[in-house]
Order: sequence, then C-alpha cells, then structure tokens
Amino acid sequence: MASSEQKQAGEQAGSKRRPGRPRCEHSRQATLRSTLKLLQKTGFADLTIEAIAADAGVGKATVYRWWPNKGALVVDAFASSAESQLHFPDCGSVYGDMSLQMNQFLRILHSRRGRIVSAVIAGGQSDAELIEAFRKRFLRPRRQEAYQTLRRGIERGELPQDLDLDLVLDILYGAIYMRFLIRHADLSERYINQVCRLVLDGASTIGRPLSKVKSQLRPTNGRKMQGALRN
Amino acid sequence: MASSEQKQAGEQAGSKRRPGRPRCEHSRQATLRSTLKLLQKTGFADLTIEAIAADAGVGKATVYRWWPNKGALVVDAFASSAESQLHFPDCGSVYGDMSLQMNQFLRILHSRRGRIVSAVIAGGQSDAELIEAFRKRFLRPRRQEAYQTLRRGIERGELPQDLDLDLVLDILYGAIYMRFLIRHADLSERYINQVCRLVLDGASTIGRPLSKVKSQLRPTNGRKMQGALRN
Amino acid sequence: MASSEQKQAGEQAGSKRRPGRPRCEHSRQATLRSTLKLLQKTGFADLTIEAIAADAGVGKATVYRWWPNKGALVVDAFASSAESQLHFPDCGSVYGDMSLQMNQFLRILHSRRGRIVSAVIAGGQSDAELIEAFRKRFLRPRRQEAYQTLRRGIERGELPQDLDLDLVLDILYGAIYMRFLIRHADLSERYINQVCRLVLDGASTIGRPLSKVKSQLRPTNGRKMQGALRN
Amino acid sequence: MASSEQKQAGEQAGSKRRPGRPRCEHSRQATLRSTLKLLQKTGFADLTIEAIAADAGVGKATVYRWWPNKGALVVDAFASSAESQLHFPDCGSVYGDMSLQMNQFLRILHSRRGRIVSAVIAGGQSDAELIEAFRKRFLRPRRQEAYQTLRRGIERGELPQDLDLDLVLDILYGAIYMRFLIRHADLSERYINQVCRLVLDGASTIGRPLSKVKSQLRPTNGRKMQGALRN
DNA sequence: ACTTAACCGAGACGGTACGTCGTGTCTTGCC
DNA sequence: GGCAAGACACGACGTACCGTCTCGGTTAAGT
Repeated sequence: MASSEQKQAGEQAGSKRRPGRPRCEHSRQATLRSTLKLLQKTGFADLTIEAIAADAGVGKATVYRWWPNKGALVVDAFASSAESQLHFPDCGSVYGDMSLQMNQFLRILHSRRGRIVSAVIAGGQSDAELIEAFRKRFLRPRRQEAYQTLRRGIERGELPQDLDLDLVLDILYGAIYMRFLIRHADLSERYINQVCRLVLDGASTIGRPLSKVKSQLRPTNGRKMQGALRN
Repeated sequence: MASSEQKQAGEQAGSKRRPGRPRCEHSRQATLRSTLKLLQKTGFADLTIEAIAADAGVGKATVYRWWPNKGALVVDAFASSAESQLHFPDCGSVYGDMSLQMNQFLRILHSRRGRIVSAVIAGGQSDAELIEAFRKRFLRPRRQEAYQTLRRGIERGELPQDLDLDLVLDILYGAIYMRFLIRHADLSERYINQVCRLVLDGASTIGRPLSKVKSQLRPTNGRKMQGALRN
Repeated sequence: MASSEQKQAGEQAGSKRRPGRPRCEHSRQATLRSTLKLLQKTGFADLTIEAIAADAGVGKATVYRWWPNKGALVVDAFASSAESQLHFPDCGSVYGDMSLQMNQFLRILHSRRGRIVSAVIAGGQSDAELIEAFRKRFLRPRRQEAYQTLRRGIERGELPQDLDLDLVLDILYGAIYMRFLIRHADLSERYINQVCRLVLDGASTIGRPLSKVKSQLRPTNGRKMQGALRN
Repeated sequence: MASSEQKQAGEQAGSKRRPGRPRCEHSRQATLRSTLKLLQKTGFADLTIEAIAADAGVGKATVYRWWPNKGALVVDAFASSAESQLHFPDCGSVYGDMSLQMNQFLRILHSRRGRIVSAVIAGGQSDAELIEAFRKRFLRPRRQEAYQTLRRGIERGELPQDLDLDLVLDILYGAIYMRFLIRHADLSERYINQVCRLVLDGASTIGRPLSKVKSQLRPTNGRKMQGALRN
C-alpha cells in the first residue's frame, strides 16, 4: 500500500530527479477523489478500478502504475480524507471526555465517511495490508489520544492505576463497531452514553489486568466460580 | 438469502407440495459443503460460484436457483454448519456461563470457520441482505440463548432486574468482534475473561436502561438509584 | 422424423393396443400449432423446444417423447399445415399453366407460411432429415403435378419431346427460390412471368438433355464455342 | 456485420487514427481462420464463438468487440476467403464465359467452403443483417463482374440490347442455388452447362424487360416480337 | 371396482454456451 | 517518460436451453 510514498522516497534518496516527465499530481488527486466518491456509493467489493479511472478521467494504466491493487488505492484515499482531527477535550471526568470523544466518532460513522470506514474494514478481512493501514492511519492516532484521556482519569483517581487501557478501549469502541457493522440495533448517542457509563463504572472497580489479580483464571468448576465474580 | 428455508416453509404453509420434481437434497448439501470447503481456502472475495458448483458436481444454474447470490449461499452454509455448536450452559453464575460461551465462540473464530464469519461480515457491509441473513441465522438464535443466561443471573440477583440485555451483550461481544475484525491486539482466552469480568461487574451495578430509571415505574423493586446516573 | 407415425404404425402392426393411457391427441396438436406459430416469429435457429412447450401448455418431456429433435417437430408441423392443395389448371398453354402455378407458389411464399418454408430450408442445411422432409412433403407433390403440366405441353408440341423436365423446373423454381432466400431483388408477379417466358422459350428450342445433343459438351477453346451457342 | 471494415473505413474517412491501442491484426486473422476451420467441421448451428476464440487463442471479448454476432463473423470469414477465387474470363462468348464462371462457383460449392455458403444462407433466413452481408460481400461484387460479361455479349450481338441482366443472372444462379440448397438432384457440371445453354438461348431471343418491349423504343434493332408475348 | 401401465403437467437436474464485465498488461500518439 | 485511450487474453458472471429425470396425478384396458 501507499506505494506512491515509497517511490517518492526513492527519488529523494537518489538525490537526482528521474528522467522524463514527473508524475502528474492532478491525476493522482483525481484518482483518490473518485475512489472516495465511488466507495460511498458501492462498497469495497463492488468498487472497480475501471470505474475509478473512468470517473477520474484517468487512464487505467496510470492507476496501476501508482497503486498495486484496489486495497492500496483505497487505503491511500482513506488516509488522504483524514481531514479534521478529532478534538479530545479535557472536561474534568473520564466519562465526560470519553463519551464526548465517542460521540464525535459516532458522527463520523453516520456521515458519508462512515461508508468508507466500513468498506475499509470489510476489504481488510481479505487484505492484510488494508486492515493494517486502517489501524495505522485511523485507529492508532485516535487511540493515542484516548490513552491520554484515560491516564488523566487515573491521575484523578477515577480509574485504578493498573488499568489495562487497551482492554477498556476495546470494550468501549467494540460496542460501537459491533452495532455499526452488524446493524442489528440502533447506534445512537444514548447507546454510547450507556456503554460509556457501564464500562467505565466496571473499569473503576475491577479493570486491572488479570495477571495482577490473585484469583484463579479459570476455575475448574463453574459452581465455585460464582463468588469470584466480584474478584 | 436463505431462500431454501423460505421456499420449504412456503410448501409447509400451503400444506401441499408444489408441482414438478422436488428439489434434490443431495445437491443442496453438496453445494453447502463445497462452499465451506472452498471458503476456508480462498476467502470471500475470491470465492466463485463457478468453483463451488464444479466442486460440488452441481450445475451452476442449480446454485442460482436456490441462492440469489454468493452471500446468501455463504450464510446458509455457515449457519447450517454452526447451528449446533454453541451451547449456553447453566453453571450457576452469569460470569461462568457467559465466559464459557464466549470462549466457545472464540474457538470458532480461531478455527477455519472464523474466516467465514469475517467473510460474511465483510460481505455484509455492501450487501444488506447478507448482513441481515447473518443476524437472522446466526446472531439472533444465539442471542435468544444469551438472554436466558442473563435472565437467570437476574433471578439469582447477580444482575439488576431492569438490565438492558442487548446493551450488555453488545458490549461483551463487541469487544470480541473488534479484536477479531481489526486484529490490532491478541484475541485470547484471557482477554475474554477480562472483558467478561469488567462488563458483568459494571452491569451488576448500573446497567439499567435510562428510560426505566427515569420513569421509576416500579418503586417497590429493590433497585438502587445511582447518584452518578445523569444524561 | 415423424416418429409419431412410426409408433402408431407399430400399434397397428401388433394389432393389439398397448396398455396404459393412450397418447393425448390434444397435446400433440397444441404442440404442432405452437411450433408453427413461433416459427413465424423467430425462425428455425431461434426456435426453442422450451418455448414451444410453454406456449402449448405442454410438458417438455411430452414433446421429447414424440419428437426426437427440433427438426422432426418442425417437419411434422410443416406437413400438418399443408392445407390447401395447389390447383394446377389446364388452360391450354405451358406458359399459362406454369405461370399460374408459380404465382400460386409466390402467394404462399409471401404469406405467413413463407416464413416456415424459409425456416425449413434453413434448418435443412444442417439437418439432413429436415431437408429430406421438405423434399418429400412439399417439393415432390408439387413437382408431380408440374410434370403433368409440362407433359401436356410436350403433347401439344410446345416443348420438345426429349425435354429434361427436372432441368426446366429447377430453372423455373430456382429463380423463385433465389430471390426468396437471398432477397436481393423484388420477388414479384412480373418477375415470375418474365422468368417463365424466358425459360419456356429457351426450353422450346434447345431444352433436350445434352446427352442427346450431338455437339461437344465442353469445347477445348472458348473461341470455337461461340457458334455452338445455338446448339 | 462486417464491422471491422466499417470501422477501418471510418478511420480512413477521418484521416486521423483513433486514440488508444490499434486493433491487433494478428488476432483478427486468427479469428477468421479458426472460423473457417471450425465451420467446415461442425456447420453453422453447432459453431460456437467460444470454440472459435479458444481455437484462435483469442479472448472471447475480442471477438465480440469486432463482430456483433456469429453470422457477421462467418460472413466476414467467408468473404475474406473467397474474394480472389472467382474470375470472370473473357473467352469470346457469353456461354463460354458464364459456364466457366458458374463451374468455378460449382467447385467452391462442392469444396469444404460450400458448407459455409449454405450456412450463411441458412443463418440469413432468421437474421436480416447476415443475409444482407452475404449480398454485399459476396453476391454483389461477383454480380458486377457478371454484368460485364453479359454486356460484352450484348456488344457482340449475342444478347439483345435491352436485356434485363438481373433477370438472366437470377435464373442462371437460381438454378444452382436450388439444387445446392434442396439437394433433390445432382448438381453437376453437366447440369450447369445445360442450364447455361437453355437460359442464354432463351435470353438471346426474348429476355427483354416487358416495359421496354411494349414501349418499342428502338425499332431498328433486330428483335423479333413473339406472338406468345402477352400478360 | 381394481389393478396396472403408460400418459400428462410441472419443473429440478448436470451441462454448455451465451454475451458482458473487470482484471492487469500492452501498445499507440501526444505532451 | 508520463499520460489518455483503449485493445488484448483471461476468467467469472448470471441467464437460457438442452435433453433427462423425478414427482403427483390422470386415463383407459384388462382383470
């Protein structure tokens, strides 16, 4: 994926311009633009290079020259659309910060960009580079900021010190992704707030990684485990 | 999707056989079997109906006669294979039952059939009928059982009476789906147990739907109003 | 072709009715009727057994039970439509009789049955039985009568005694078939009259078979042949 | 039909190449060659584009890009193979020239290419474009030459000046086509010579169009009005 | 009246070819 | 040498008929 980046890096490394006409920036952007546009209409599986090239007024060979396959192109297009960074405020409570942040995410999912997110995740199920790009360009940056939010909560004493941050964030966001992808129930602001409250409340008491917890991991008998529910 | 079911249901409803030669059950099962077999090798996008028909020794038209598209076929195959695999035991505690069931699910996801789950969800992002079939044939039946598990917990007093069951289940399973689909962190037994503990613990205290909290329909019930319950 | 005939003959030969339900005459006629109907719309190549069966409200297997292939069915249908025998008058001159007879034929070709004639000839190009049936059921009966017409002309002295009748008839009717099949020029009554006159005039002088003619068949030199044109 | 010709003509007319890769002449000829080859084995109805493409080592889409249907392809193949085969010589007499040319045609019909002629005429009975292509690519060019042959005969005085050339040619060739297509009698060299003699003899005396006969435009010519000329 | 056997309609079956579409590669002439 | 245009070999698509095969039901002759 993102082959254009690599090739440009190659140019700079040689410190000498390649001969011939340099690549046409206009074509590149038209291609990315058309990719996003069509992706919102048709989904990843039905997206065709042919249609993108036609829509962009670009030769098919030009597309293949710069992107090795559909996934790489979609990744590039997706990354180039990461326009407005999300705002992670500090409003004094983990619940407030997280629910605000998650509601921003919700609005993205409900916007036209949401179709692209689902398309990228869908495509990523059969294209390792595509899902990797999704993680690197979309998930990770957001998560870095979410870490800060949770750490502030720990400092404030709202959350235990040895909290497994990824655990909490996967639970929180997993609840969103689930309804977003499977669409079996309403993905509303209210739902997000409920998720937030339940998970953060659970985290505030027992959210530490099990490795540091004294109790058994897997009780040999379900009956005996009953009492262990409260750790 | 799942057209064979519907047509057969139609027969039974009319209580009178349709005229003409009845469908060949042998072909149906050979088709489903080949679908599963090939899906484990190639992934959803590269799976072709042509290959399925050839592998099953079945005419292509026969496949199209009973399944409108690749997705419906895959869902049918998946559902028919996974139907009797996931049990919700009663071992005396919500945590025990849920973590056991979720670990069963985990094993499916990690088996070769896991590819099928991700394929169906991926395909469903651009095919409404496909994701609907996934919900109807796979998600919903299991969820019915999960409701029972949670209700037993309520009866035992482990969970509050007015708990929003779907909320809890979406949080629990969302955490699994997230790591399964985005693959950014290890989807281990340990992870599942942690999720289970955190979420059920959170649920045991504050997981009631807000609407019921505000209306206070049944004040005689032993519910404890949380001070933190706002928004 | 015409397998139904053969089977019925078989019944009679055994002088004992076969057990079981006898064949349904209604289905047979509906099939033939639909064959003619569709043949007028689509031509031989595009005619399908499936469409015939559907149009006739008859099972496909019933068609195959009684006719081994499309050609045989078309032959039967064509033969069953040989309703009105042509009228071969005796009006005192070969020209008068033949032109009248050919004009009757012209009207058939221009009617809806004309499409069937062309379809049968077309189909006959890749189905020996079909063209044989055309000869036997359509061409031969007409030719028998045409022989009479020409023989009357010979008796009257209008045509030479040793005239090759088939030669003359093939020239006369060939001119019609050519324009009918290739459709490069108008196939009109006037054209037929012209053909008739030219050919019969030619026949009246030199139409004897060459075997009885003294002159060389193939002159070794074209120059010398010039005078031989008049025999 | 014959689309390649037209498109190439279009190029030349615009005197400017179309953009994009030009068509591959090698593929075109391989396709035509395979068409002829297979047509001699299987007949028109059983000929498949799929087999042609496979035999020619050509993509099926490439065939469809240049020929709209099987018929057009067959006509193109036939025309391109028969173009330089039929010569109208000038050996000093109409009879000599015509019989020689008709015998050349006879040899074609009796060769393996004869199957192609009958296939095209057969296909043309349910495909107007196919028979039109046959006329344009095969019949018309040859007829132009035949006109010359007959006109030479007129100049030499062998045939009357106001002879209807198409009438004579349709009678001559119709006799061939009839036996060729209906196959009810031997289509031999002897037959052709007989036809030739009879028809040309008939033409030499009365083959003028009736319209011109009645108007009597040029009474100086040595035409003998026939008493039998009525209707 | 009952059995028997062949008929019938409907339509599913394994196939084959259809004509279309998208893939990724290639060849042009222009820039 | 990049670029658009578009032809190319390839392969899967979803459809239409082929000729065969079950089905349940019908129709008569022979018991």
